[in-house]
Amino acid sequence: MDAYQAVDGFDALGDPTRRAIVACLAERPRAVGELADVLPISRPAVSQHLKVLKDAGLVTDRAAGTRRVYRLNPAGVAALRDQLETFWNRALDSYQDVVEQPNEEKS
Amino acid sequence: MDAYQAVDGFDALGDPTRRAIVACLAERPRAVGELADVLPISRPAVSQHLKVLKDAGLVTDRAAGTRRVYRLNPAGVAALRDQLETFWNRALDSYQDVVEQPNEEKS
DNA sequence: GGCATCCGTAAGTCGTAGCTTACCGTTCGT
DNA sequence: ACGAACGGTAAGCTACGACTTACGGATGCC
Repeated sequence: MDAYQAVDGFDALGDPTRRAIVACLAERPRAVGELADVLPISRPAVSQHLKVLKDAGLVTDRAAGTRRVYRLNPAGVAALRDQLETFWNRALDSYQDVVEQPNEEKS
Repeated sequence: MDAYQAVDGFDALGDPTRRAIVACLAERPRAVGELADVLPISRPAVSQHLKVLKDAGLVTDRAAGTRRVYRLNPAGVAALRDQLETFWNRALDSYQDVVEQPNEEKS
């Protein structure tokens, strides 16, 4: 089983349309046509986005007759969440050094 | 307290170079030149990336003489983490409905 | 003051991501 | 078996993002 993801999950979530798809699939599994019906893009475009999300391990698909139902992959989402968690923890450690320094900035 | 974010945080993390910057800043705050010295791109390119990350609320900057020190913003990172957490929870709820259904096609 | 350092912005080029239409394979219904 | 519905892929076009060099402003040191 190839648990390797061809593209980084954050690359996949970098596109707003794909985030919309993820948000839509978070509610419930959907077929490609259902997603295309909701989104303002064509069905092939949705299919291409789903391919990216699938390669990133963020969604899984299941054949159901002529339709293909996609649903969110909690494991893939959790992987990204954990990565942010790591950044968050390390940032707090960096805080320890500069906690006394006010943040001044001018735009 | 949170100011309005011009760009989505996931858009900012969609670029691998910006993820490298975030990972670098997670270890410790750095100046622009320090980041450019590590990364395989020019200093202006780093500066442009930092602008995007700043607009996304992922980093903050602080003037230190002629140098400008950037550091990770834990609040911004936490916001993205929480959003993934929401997706994760909703996906598990979706699981509850279809976990017992190998084929939900009705006849 | 004069100069060097550090950094942000402007202008321009180039690669590629995202969208479309067109086409083909697969599956179900009758 | 034939046609319709559903969806993945190919080819092509367009727009935008990422990078570069060049320049100017701000700060610090001598």
